[in-house]
Amino acid sequence: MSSKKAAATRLNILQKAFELVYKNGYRTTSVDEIIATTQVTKGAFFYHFKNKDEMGLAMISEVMQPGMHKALIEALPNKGNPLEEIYGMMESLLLKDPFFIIKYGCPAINMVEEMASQNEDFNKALSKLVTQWAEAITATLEKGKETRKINKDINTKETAIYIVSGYGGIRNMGKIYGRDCYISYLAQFKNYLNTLK
Amino acid sequence: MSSKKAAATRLNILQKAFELVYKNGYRTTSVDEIIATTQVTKGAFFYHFKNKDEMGLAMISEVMQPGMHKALIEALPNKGNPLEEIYGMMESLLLKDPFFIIKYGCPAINMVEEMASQNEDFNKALSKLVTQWAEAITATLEKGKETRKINKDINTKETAIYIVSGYGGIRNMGKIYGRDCYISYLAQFKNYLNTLK
DNA sequence: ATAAAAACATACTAATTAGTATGTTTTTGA
DNA sequence: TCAAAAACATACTAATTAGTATGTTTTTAT
Repeated sequence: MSSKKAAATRLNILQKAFELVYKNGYRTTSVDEIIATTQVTKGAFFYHFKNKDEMGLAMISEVMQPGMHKALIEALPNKGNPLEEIYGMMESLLLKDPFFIIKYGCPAINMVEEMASQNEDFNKALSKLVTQWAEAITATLEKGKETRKINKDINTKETAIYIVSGYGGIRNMGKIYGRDCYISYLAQFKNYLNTLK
Repeated sequence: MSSKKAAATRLNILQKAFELVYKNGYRTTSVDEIIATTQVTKGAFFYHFKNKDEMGLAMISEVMQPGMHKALIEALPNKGNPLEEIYGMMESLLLKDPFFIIKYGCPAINMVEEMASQNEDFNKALSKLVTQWAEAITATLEKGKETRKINKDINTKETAIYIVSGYGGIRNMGKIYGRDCYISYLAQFKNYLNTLK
């Protein structure tokens, strides 16, 4: 069993690592950098994680996964109009969330981009993350079918992936074009959602 | 003036670097690795490029830019139906181009993802690259307006960015879900294109 | 043909990397 | 309270990094 303080140290490492990785990328964020900003020593780091990748995987499951889960529950309560909920989720992610910095994109998408092709374990962990999101959207779309707000012929799974994929794409464009392209995207996205009616 | 052999050496470095960067990322591809696979010595490398970033920028403008230009001219001749041309371009990029390896995504998109936020010079060079593609699509859409194949009310610039962004997004998803999600995406993409009529 | 410049080769350096060896301190359960 | 385990600290290592210093060879223009 681990002490409260030890758990705090571990979480501190994971959270600071998450911020650094968000801004600089996973592979170019060094363990030395992480321990420097956390004020934790190397001994503590490698006591909690047997190597850097184990920390990275813990970061995904213990910081990113819960963070996304929380955002999903808030954005998609499946109460009102499903298309409005989905649009609202997108708008909130792109324009309202104070954590995101446009030029750095989305931490999860960045991580997929960088690590999915490089490491099977990361691929799995990230796949889980993305799938969780896609499934939440699928559920919202299915609910929409029941309430007749969404066309019965729509392939909800395919549509959900298309939406997540679109999000990833515009996050990437934002790195080049900035906030303006988010606005344009949202306009186009609204049009797209209307084709699902 | 540079000799033919010297120009070949330089291009050889750029092309091999491009392949390595495609598979491993820019920052995690070392100069040592590049010169090892090119059979070029360090002296030659740093004779042609004063540092790694200068090589990276040359790679973008001298390998990636021309490569994309060639693909664009072939895919969008602006002769037949603009929507069919755009769909064909997407399909060919995702499913037919023998250079692309699904798990590694798209070299240009990867580069944007990794470098646009890290280095102003890279951001500019990549922005140019992406803008060039978007402009080609815009032109095709505009042509489509003239021939009445595309709705006059469509914002062609916004639509072009939306398409490029969608491409980037699905390239990222492909790293997780593989070829299947390309197929799904193309189906959805076709639907989307039809809304532009 | 030859001097000058261009092109390339070899051997180095200082900084950074992930990870380890070996400690000391702190917490925990009996 | 006290031994054992957990948690952390310090000092190291071997490999890798971008880049340089100093050469030699090749090409070019006259």
